[in-house]
Amino acid sequence: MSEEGIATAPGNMKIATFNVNSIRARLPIVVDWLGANRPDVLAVQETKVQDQDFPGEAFDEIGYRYVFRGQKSYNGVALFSRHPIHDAEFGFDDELKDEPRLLKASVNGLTIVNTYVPQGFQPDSDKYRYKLQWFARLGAYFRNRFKPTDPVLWLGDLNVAPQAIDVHDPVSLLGHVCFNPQVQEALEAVMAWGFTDLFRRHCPDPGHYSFWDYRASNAFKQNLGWRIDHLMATETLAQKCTACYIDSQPRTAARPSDHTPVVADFQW
Amino acid sequence: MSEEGIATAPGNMKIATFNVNSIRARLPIVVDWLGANRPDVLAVQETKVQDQDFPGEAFDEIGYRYVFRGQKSYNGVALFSRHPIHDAEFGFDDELKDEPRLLKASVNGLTIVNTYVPQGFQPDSDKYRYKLQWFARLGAYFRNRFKPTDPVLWLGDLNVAPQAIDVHDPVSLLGHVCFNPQVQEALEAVMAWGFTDLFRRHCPDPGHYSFWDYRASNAFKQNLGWRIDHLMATETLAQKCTACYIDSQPRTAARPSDHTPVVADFQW
DNA sequence: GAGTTCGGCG
DNA sequence: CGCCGAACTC
Repeated sequence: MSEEGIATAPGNMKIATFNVNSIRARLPIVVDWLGANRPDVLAVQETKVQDQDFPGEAFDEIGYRYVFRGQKSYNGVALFSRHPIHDAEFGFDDELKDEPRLLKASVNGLTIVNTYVPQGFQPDSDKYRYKLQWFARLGAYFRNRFKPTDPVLWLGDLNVAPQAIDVHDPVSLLGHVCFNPQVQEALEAVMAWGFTDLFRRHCPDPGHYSFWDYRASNAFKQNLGWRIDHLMATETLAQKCTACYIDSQPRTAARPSDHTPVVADFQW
Repeated sequence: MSEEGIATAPGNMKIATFNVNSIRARLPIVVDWLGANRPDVLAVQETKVQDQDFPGEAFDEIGYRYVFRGQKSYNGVALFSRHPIHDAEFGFDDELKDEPRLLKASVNGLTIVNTYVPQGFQPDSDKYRYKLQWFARLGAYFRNRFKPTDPVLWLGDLNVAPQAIDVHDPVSLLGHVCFNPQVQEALEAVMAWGFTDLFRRHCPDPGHYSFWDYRASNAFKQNLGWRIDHLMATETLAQKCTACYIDSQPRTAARPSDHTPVVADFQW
């Protein structure tokens, strides 16, 4: 089998993001999803596992390579690819010692930046200030390392719903750490460097979400969701995107994550 | 379908004991095993569930009646039957308030006493003294309530390997709370009232076990086991026993109990 | 090694 | 609601 494999013809790339809420608890769901969809690249957040316990063999067996960085209990990012992964780096290059939330790598000449943006707890908290600062650092990261004309794909759980149509109840949720003008501006400031929201470019409609809280039971059934998982592409890359969609099937499985994959197809 | 059902002809009874190590964790294994073997009666130990959380519906659906008594985390006994269950009682009738370890009931005119005998922790411990006392109380229980000529079946996890042939390494295990002369004599003292070990009556050979410790990995594969789950019958009943065997199949399943069922067939 | 409970978290 | 980790039992 060629590296490009079956599902994706040579010249095409299918790339997805999925907050799995524990790679170990979600192993069958992730493995099944990779087997059924054969994306070229899957970016994963909230692996919640130390590097020595990462369940790599399950992915070896189905023909995926991977890089990852994690810790006990919280955070953790990984990248799975059917193609060789080059130049993997983790975290910001500034002086702060950080949680494992950023993974950068190149696949097929495309730069992929997988982030798990801090959720922020509540508006008046250190965690929220850390979230805003994290966006600022990420803006500097892109400015310092890349040009807006480079093919860069920033994707992951960004923990921001960009607009009113991205939450199920924009009135009552206004002010939430993932849905308020300040955090939306923090996201936009990073976007302004040169990113477009691939899902929104392909679908103008409300009611499409990537996350439904476990705590509100029946949230998924009633579609009480949030669109906080995103694929953001530089313009040259965005023009090669032929489709972007949310696959809610994994959210219907037994013992699902509270998130579901967002997928984009590219002519590449 | 008649109460006697398919697998067992009228006049025959198949009765089994199985320490499930959590009835909830083992639900698919127990339901599948009942469906495949259709015993008339199954006695279960270590249900590890409070009565209000007992998963009865799964057994309603496959045509089994049941009685049970449990607690959070530890212990707990249950009896499943394809026939009506009569006169169910729990625990000793003495004054001590006890853990849920004894369940007595009648099925088809046969008295069944299902016990989960205390394991005993280590020889010089209160738990071990409690175990020895528990056997003494059980002896009194049989003497006070039944005659040796009654058809009584005492079964369950008795936490004693009666002889050297009942453990995989009688030399190194000698002195264990489940394998030492004192605890064997405590068992024999109860047996002396009128019980025979049905498995041993039907099979004189070593190497047949009902329990393999999870902690020694590959214990099951290497058959490093213990025969501590038993069916003990009064003589009139023992004479009606046509077969007694250990079914190790459930121990080979995914996420197995550390024990496996012991089964006896009767002309009844 | 594999069940359990419980508290912390989102 | 469902993850994790820690402590407990067998």
